Amino acid sequence: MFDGTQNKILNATMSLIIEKGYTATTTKDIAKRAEVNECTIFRKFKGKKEIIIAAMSLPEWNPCLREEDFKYTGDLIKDLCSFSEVYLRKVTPKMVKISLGLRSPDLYDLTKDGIKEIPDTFKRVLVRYFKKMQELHKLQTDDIESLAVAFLAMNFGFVFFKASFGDELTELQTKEYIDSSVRHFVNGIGR
Amino acid sequence: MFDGTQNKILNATMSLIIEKGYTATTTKDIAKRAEVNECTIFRKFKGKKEIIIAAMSLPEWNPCLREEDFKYTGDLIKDLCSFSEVYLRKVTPKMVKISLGLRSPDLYDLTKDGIKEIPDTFKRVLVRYFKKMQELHKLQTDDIESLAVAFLAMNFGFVFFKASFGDELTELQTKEYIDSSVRHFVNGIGR
DNA sequence: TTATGGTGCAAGTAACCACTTGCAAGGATG
DNA sequence: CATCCTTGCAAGTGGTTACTTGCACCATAA
Repeated sequence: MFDGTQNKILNATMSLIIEKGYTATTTKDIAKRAEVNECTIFRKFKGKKEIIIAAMSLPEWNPCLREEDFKYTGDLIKDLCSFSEVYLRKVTPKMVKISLGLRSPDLYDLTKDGIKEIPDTFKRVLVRYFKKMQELHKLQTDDIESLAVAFLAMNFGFVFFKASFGDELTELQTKEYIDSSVRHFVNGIGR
Repeated sequence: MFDGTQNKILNATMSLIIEKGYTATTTKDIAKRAEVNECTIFRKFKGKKEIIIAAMSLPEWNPCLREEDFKYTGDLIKDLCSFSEVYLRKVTPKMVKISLGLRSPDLYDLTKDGIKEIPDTFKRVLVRYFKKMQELHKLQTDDIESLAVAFLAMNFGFVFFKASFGDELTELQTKEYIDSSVRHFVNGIGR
């Protein structure tokens, strides 16, 4: 799909966007990091924006969540842990940084739908799952919308914090966080 | 502190940063929106960066959470609802958009500490509160770090989604979300 | 060998950036 | 009235941006 030179350019571009954002990343920066002459960039891609479009077509830079990836058994804790694992395996701090770095007026139309689709998909999965669990009388609430949004926020918030502050806000690692947040989510915290 | 012209410039700058981010906001944009000549900006402020510094000194553009703002009674649900209300009254979608728009390499040193202090403060409040509740045997868990991070993420995630997608991801409004997310957080969802 | 395609290099484009300057108009203050 | 002070206006600064072009080099393949 892309040759060696193109891949060097793609990788250089995305790693710079993670660090500085799209607008602040110049084609000179990209050329330097890709160890390529600047004019080569424009021989390989129509323009700066085209590099982003090309990169977004690769799964490496575009975490596409699919509903089929989320499987469940009927055990609330087990299922929600598994959901979180799938979500957090795709929505990594790196991906969050990219989606933040891509926030630019002239990329908005290009990226908006793709970015929104990720929480949309996860929420859809959660709503469907909670409805099913409710039918099986495994839930003590009928406010499924809130449940889904809260669980989604709990997961996204964690990865956002990791992306923004590394381990400075909390040293909890993904696996421990999933286990305990899901356990608390299901069992509650009060006695 | 600032005269009329300076305030017009400050408001124009921050509203543009909400929309386009710092790097993509030009002084020409600012002048136009502030209905001021571009050179007036540089008569009133040393440079573009100084405008941000000035704005950040105003509470209107810089949500400073204080630990004293968080009061509690000992009733888990009531207290956590009140915590969320305080947090979400300061950390609005507008504020989130600003902190995202301020992510720029040449502003990093300037903004990083201020931005990180908000989740830091809220987490500190939560940890202290949960420890107290644990001493009173009102918690069924001793994993306070996870609890605090999860509750923080649940709140931040919500306002981030509102900032990014408006009502498109969920039509839940802040008040309803607080009530039900806190209730579920305390009581759990499984039966 | 010859031809071809990819690349580096140097130079240059027009547009845009933050920022500056000199001057004149106007409003408030003495 | 005389004096500031603020602002608009027009023009311009040097630097940077995305993007271009012409030429030489070189490895590969016919």
